[in-house]
Parts: sequence; C-alpha cells; structure tokens
Amino acid sequence: MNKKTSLKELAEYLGLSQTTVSRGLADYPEVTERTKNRIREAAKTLNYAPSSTAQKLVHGKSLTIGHVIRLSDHLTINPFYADFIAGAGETYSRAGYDMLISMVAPAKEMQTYRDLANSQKVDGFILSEPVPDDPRIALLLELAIPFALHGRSHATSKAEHNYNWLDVNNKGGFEIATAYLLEQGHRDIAFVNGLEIFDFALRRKEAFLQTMQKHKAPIRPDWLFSGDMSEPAGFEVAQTLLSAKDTPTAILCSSVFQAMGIQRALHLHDKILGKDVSIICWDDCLSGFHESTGLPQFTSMQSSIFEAGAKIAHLLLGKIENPNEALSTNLLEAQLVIGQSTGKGPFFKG
Amino acid sequence: MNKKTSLKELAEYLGLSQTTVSRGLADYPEVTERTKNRIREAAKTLNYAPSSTAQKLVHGKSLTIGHVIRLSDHLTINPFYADFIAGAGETYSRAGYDMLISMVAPAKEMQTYRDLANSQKVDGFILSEPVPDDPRIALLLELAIPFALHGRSHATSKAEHNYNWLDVNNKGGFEIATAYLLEQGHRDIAFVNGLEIFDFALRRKEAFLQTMQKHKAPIRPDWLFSGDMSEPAGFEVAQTLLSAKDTPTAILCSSVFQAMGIQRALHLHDKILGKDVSIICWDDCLSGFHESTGLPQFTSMQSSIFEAGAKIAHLLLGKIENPNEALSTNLLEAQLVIGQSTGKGPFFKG
DNA sequence: AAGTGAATTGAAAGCGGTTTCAATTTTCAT
DNA sequence: ATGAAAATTGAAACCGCTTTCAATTCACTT
Repeated sequence: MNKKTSLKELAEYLGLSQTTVSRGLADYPEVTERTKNRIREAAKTLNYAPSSTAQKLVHGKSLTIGHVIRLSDHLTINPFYADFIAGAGETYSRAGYDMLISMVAPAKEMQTYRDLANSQKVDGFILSEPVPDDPRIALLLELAIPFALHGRSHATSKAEHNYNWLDVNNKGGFEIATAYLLEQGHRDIAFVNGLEIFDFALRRKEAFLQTMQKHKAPIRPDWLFSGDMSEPAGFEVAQTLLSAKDTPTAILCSSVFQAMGIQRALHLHDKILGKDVSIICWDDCLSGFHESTGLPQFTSMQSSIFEAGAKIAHLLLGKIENPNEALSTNLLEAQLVIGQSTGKGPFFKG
Repeated sequence: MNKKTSLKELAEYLGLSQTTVSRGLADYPEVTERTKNRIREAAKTLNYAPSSTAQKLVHGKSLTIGHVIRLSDHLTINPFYADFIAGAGETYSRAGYDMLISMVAPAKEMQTYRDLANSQKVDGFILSEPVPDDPRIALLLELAIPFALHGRSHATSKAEHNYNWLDVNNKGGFEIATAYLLEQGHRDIAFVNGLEIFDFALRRKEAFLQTMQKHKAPIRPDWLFSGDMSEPAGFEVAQTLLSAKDTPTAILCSSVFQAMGIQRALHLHDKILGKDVSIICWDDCLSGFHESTGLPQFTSMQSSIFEAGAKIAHLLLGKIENPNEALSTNLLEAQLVIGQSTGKGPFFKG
C-alpha cells in the first residue's frame, strides 16, 4: 500500500529542487551526468514515476486517441474490430499514445463524441464504418478535433472532405472478383452483400452491378442479398437460393463468415464447393482464420484489417502532431487470392 | 478552431468567481437556482466542458480501467476478446469510467502494467487468460493496485488469492458435456482442447479425463489434442483423426471455431455430423454467431462472454470504490444446449 | 435601526508536474 | 588573483480545476 511518491517527495529525499529532478528525469543536457544518475537511482528506489495526469495538464494534450464503438441493439460487436484495433493500438503505443475505447448505445453516440472532445479526454478520433453523409464527420469538423476515417463517406453536398481517410478499394476488389467469376465461365452469380446502409457495401454493390452489366451477364434482383456479415446470415441466404428451382453457379459474398454459412448450406444440399457452386468472399484476414499452409479454403479478396488499423493510426497521429500538413488519404488494394472454393463455370471458354 | 474555453474564461464572462461557477456546474445546493441557470446557459453558449485532466489531477483518480492485451508473435488477437471488452466497457461507461486498452508485445507486457500503474493512468486492471501461477498477479499485488481476474490461476504455493475473480465453471461444464456424450452411447471420444498452458484448458482436460475414467470409458492419448482455438486448427485435428483406421464417434472441443473446422473435415470425409460423428463444443456466445431461430447448429456448453465482461467489471469497480470490502468471486455456470451436432452413439441403451 | 444567523460568494491553496527566468556556482583565460 | 563566460541549480508561475475557509450579503427578529 505504498502511497505514490510525488516529485516533491523525491526532490526532498535527494536534497534537490523539483526543477532539477524533473529535468534530470527528462534527460536535459544542463544536468550533470552525476546528478542525473543520482536522480535516476533515487527514482528507482522510491519507485517514482511522474503522474501522467499532471503531465497532461501541463502539456495540454491527452496523448489519447478515442475509438467510439456503437453497441447495436443486440449488443453485438463486429469481430473484425478487434483486429483493426489491434493494429491501431500497436501504432499508438509505439508513438506514446493511449487508446480510449468507449462502448455506447446508438442513442448516446453523438453525445459521447462531444463529451470526449470537450472534456479533452482525447486528442483525436478514428471513425469506422461510415455511412453516406455520416453525421459524425460533420460533428467532428464542427468540434474542430482531428480525426481520420476508416472508409469513405459519400457526401451528397459538394462539401469537400477536409479530413484524412484510409479505405480499401472495395469497388476495385469486387470488380476484379466479379470479372474473375465471369472469366471462369460463370454467368449466374448471386451477390450477398453486407448491410447496404454502409458506404463500403454500396461501393461493392456498384462494382458487382457494373461489372455484370459490362460483361452483359444477367442480373437477377432476387439474387441480390444484403444483411449481416455473419455465418447464420450466409446460411439462410444460401438456403433460400438452393431451395429454388434454378440456382446460381457462383456466389460473391462480403465476408468469410457468410462464406462459411453458405458452405454449410451447400453441404446440406449435397453441392460440392468449387464444383457445383463457386464462392468468392471478401476476407479481412482475421487473425486465426487462416491455414498456416496449403491452398486457402476460400478464393477471396484479401486485405488485412490489422494493417489498415496500423496505417490509419499513422494518418491520425500525423494530423495531430502537424495539424497544418496537407491532407493525406490512402486507398489500399485488395489481393485476389485463388483458393479451393472456385472452379470453372458452365460457360467457360478454354 | 475555437480554442477550448476554460473555467476562468467562463467565470470572467459571467462576472462570477471560478468557485461559484464550478459549484454551479456541479449542482451544489448553496448556489441559487437562478445563478445556476445563468451558468449553465453560459456554459452552453461558450461550449464549455471541464477538462477531465484537471479534474483527475484534483481528485487523484484516473477513472480509467486498463486492459493490457498481449499481441502474440503472430499479432493475433482473440476474437472473443471483443465481446468480453464490450461487456466490460458498457459497465464502465455506465459508472463514469473509461477503458484504456494497451496492445503490447509479450516482452513488454510486465513493464506495461508497471508503467500504467505507476503513472496512475489507470485505477485498476482486468486480467485475462491466466496461466497457473500467473506472474501478473504477483506483480499487481506488489504494486498494490486493484485488479480482477477473468478466470482463475492455480497457485502452487499456498498463497491465498487476495483478489477478486470471475470464472466460468469450465470443469463443471466439461463434466456435464462428457457425461452427456457417454449417456448417449458414445465411448470413443476425442478431446480437442485449447492451449494447455492456460488455466481454463487444464481444468477442461481434468474434467474430461476424470469423467471418462469415472464411467470406465477408454482414454486414448492419441485422441487428446491441444492447440489454437481456430477453425484451421480444428480442421487439421479432424483430418488427422479421420485419416486413421479407427475413428472416434464423438469429439469434444473447446471452441465453436474448432467445431467449424472439424465439421468441414467431416464433410470432406463424407461423414454426417450428428450421425456418424457427434460434436459438442464450448460456446462463448460470440455475437453474430447464433441463428436467430431454430435449433442451434452445434450442441454446446454456452456461457456468454459478454456477460462475463460486464460482471467482472462490476467486481473491479466495487474493489476500487470500496477497497476494504470483502473479496468477491463469481463462478458462472455454463448451459448445456442440445443442438444438431449430437446423436446416439453405438453403445446407447434405450 | 441594530443585531443575529443563514445564505451566497470569492480568495487562495493545492493537485503534481514543467518551464521561464533569475541566481548561483564553476571554469578558465588573463 | 580576478573577472567574464559557461554551466548548473532553484524559486516561482502556470496548466485548469476543486475545495477550504473567510468574507460578504441577505432576511428577519427584537
């Protein structure tokens, strides 16, 4: 129960002034090496460490980045977020920043951003999962606090986006994936999207539709799905698809989880994955979801969300430490990786 | 770019002293309702909010709880942790606490706890995934900072554990699950555990072995596995099992992910889940992994890790706000929920 | 009108550091 | 030995708030 030692106590113990001790610990050049050593030693024996709160007060910065996570009605949390945060967190600690995570009900979300900014608990925010014209962006611009956006937010007004963002090229990725399926001889392709309130889902849909159109492949409205990116959601969609008279020969979906659900339904209907039905999914490279060796299970567009977290953290820290720097944006490309879940379609032309 | 207004500025603006303004905002009874209203109004127009840093300095508490997450060599993060943290985070914000998450390399883990405690960045810690004689426990006891343990840590020395913990009854859960399989007529049961460096995995193994022994069922050392709780890990184990001459009729495993991997291998070997081979898995009730309706996919022992997070947060906050209170511990029971992955075994006696 | 107790208000100290600026000590050329 | 320049140290102000304690104002009684 040793009460924390303060700088004052440490100074008294050493017979020095707080000034000198403070400077000694901060390794100022004007302090003799000999006294520095004395100070360091004493600090160690008294188990002294400066109060970060006091330091923050003096410096007027919190050295903390805020992540506000909206707990939806069912209190679910996006499992990818863990990886994203891990990437960001690593960058933060390397730069001496802390990460403050706030879990809030949707109704309190905006107020939480306000409070965190006004009470100066954080120096900046990372925004995730933007929707078009995302209201959080307007709010943070108004509050004049640095932030970076993971994803993009389509703005209907001509308002220029004066903030940093990092996104993965969802459109490009889905174009490539759709084209690949078409090249492999598939024409009857179903599309299983994430929730089409989010910006990324809208881009993905656009990519799918445009590419299909461009190749003059038929687009069936009843083969366009949008929903949770979960295993059960994928399962249910596939159940619907496979129970109908005519079934697609390929399915393009938005997450590995959906793909797993689809796969489960496939087995149930005695369809062979990669033969009867091909699947391509988006893969955020969630930790622990990849084989160490061998051909990957699913053909997928891969893009590490961990890496995205690390990179966007850099973007934000740059903005914070150099507010007048030019805006920077970053568009990551996804990699199409061929796995075991795709094969030739009926229209393949060798 | 409106600079933050300080209490001083607000007071000047109002023609009042800082004292009165501070009290007015904190709703002290001695301030007239009329002045309170004036103050509140001015605070709103000037967009004032007290600096949390300054408040923390005065009160000597950080109102922040630390979660230190060890990023393993492969930078993976336990996906369940997201749910656990969501549960804890919700409790924190309800109580006015913040959550500080620190991602660190294993080598820096101990020092991180030290730094966070000494610099008073956090008022307490939650410890996860304990190993027997967990060194973090010794450290935090030495640092005399409140903490709560998620799980238990078997101590070889007679050291009493003077700290709060919350655990799920792993042993009880696996006893019930093993017994259920035996009752259903299974005797050839394989056991797929998590990494047996962790306390929970050791308890689970103990439960399996003891229950098998008690029922005089054969224990085959080559059917005892221990590894990652991931889909690929489960797949590989099942590949090994199913390639052998004799195969188990049931598999008990430690996570839904492993179960999914096993299921994938089963399909590959044309075995029918719940008929040829039964599976029971542990299920942390990860968000987005449960069907909304109908019989669950896997028979499982269920225990919400979200709820565990919320409850252990309470345990910790109790300790922080009332340090001399008696220790409290909490052992949650898992629910055996029958799903579609289990069926009668060859030795079933109607 | 004076005196009393209650209700309001404010000056100043303190939380634990950092930093400015002045004071003191040391070094070294003369 | 002496003085100027350089190196080292420390007193005090400050960051933005809360809270103690004293001062002021107010409402009433006599």
